[in-house]
Amino acid sequence: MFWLEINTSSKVDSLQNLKNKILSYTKVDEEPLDYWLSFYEKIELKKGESLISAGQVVTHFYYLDSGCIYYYKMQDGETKVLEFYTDDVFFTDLPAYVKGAPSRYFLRATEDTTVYAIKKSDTEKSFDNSHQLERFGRLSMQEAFIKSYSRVERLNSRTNEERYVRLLEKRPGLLQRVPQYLIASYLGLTPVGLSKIRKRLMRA
Amino acid sequence: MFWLEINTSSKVDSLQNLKNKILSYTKVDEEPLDYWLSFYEKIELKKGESLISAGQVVTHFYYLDSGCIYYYKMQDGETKVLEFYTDDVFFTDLPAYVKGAPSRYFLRATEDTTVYAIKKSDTEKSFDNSHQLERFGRLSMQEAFIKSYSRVERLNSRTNEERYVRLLEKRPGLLQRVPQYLIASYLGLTPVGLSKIRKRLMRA
DNA sequence: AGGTTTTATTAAACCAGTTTAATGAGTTTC
DNA sequence: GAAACTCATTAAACTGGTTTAATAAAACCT
Repeated sequence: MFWLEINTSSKVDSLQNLKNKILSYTKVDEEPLDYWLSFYEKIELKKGESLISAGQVVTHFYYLDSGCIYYYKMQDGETKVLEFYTDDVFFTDLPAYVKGAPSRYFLRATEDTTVYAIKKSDTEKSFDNSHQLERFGRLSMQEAFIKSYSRVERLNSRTNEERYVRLLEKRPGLLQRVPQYLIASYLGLTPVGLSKIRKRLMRA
Repeated sequence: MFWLEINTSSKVDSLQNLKNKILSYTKVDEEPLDYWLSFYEKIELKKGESLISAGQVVTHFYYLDSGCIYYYKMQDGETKVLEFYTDDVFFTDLPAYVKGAPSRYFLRATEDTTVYAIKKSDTEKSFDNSHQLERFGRLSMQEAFIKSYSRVERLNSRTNEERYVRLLEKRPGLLQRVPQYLIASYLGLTPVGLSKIRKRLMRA
């Protein structure tokens, strides 16, 4: 009983980041917000563990509370990294989540990571019940789209060297917590290629 | 008077594609849908005309009814194409639209083109008034995000040759209506590079 | 701590695309 | 219908990455 209370309050506590994140998009009243939050379950991943693997059906939308997860696929035996999710972002394998089809991707922790998960059916129920939550859904999707677009922009309008430098500036610390060959893949390079670029930059 | 009536009915007529497009996302009742549609104004562009130029504030969300528009930026005097919009899609310069900041991009017609435009303030009013429209907004944004993501995926996980072939398959006809150097830019190549790839493919 | 595994660097040969510049084909324009 | 543009191709020299393989350095066991 006592520990249950502790547990409950600690759950609310740990959902504080998520709560703030939601409210940063739009006003949501206490009631629908608590309703929404009540559906989340906490998932703790150890370094190297997977949240989603290719072939699985994706039934949840995730919030990354702490840690780091990379989104990748295997192609001809090679790892192709599409994105790194670090603190305080929403993510899932959206194509699979939306279509209900098996995923072609992996979501795996590069370090010990805590995420919160909400079932698709619960998000839909919540969106049905609350216009405010639906708006939150729209705005968070809009933000995701803009981020993804700026990725497209960088991908085909800068040199690899510029993109690497940019990544260092824009996400300092990422290189510290993620192995370099994953960064290389994210930039569309081989580890060897990235190493050469780094060497070039050292000299300059 | 007579022509006014004609004009009105022709407006409804020409908005039929747009109406169907909206309904393909989610159910929307007649009333909010007509309210939404009532805000649109038709814009006709001749080949080579611009809808948006860098420096302008972006106040509208667009629907492309017919024709083709390319979304690009100028960088060191070079045209960098980010996207081609062809029939039956929603588009705008979203980063500028959302932030209210001046655009860093251009939206220009590669051929005679008809778009319908709705003001940002009118979309916001509509979303406030109708949960159904808000949902349409969310789902259309979600679709845009997924499309953009598949673009990211292709951009850094295929060779240029594969990406060109893919583009031919996926958007047949695009090469016919758009000059090749814009396709090259879209693929992150120079016109010379694309020409070489085409030559290589001819032989094979 | 010592042995295994994982990750990063280097070297050398190679290749796909760039740059620059010239040519040629197709369109516009008056 | 000739002149002026625009666009696509070709060639040649170059460059920034790849591939493969070997080595070195860190991290991870037990």
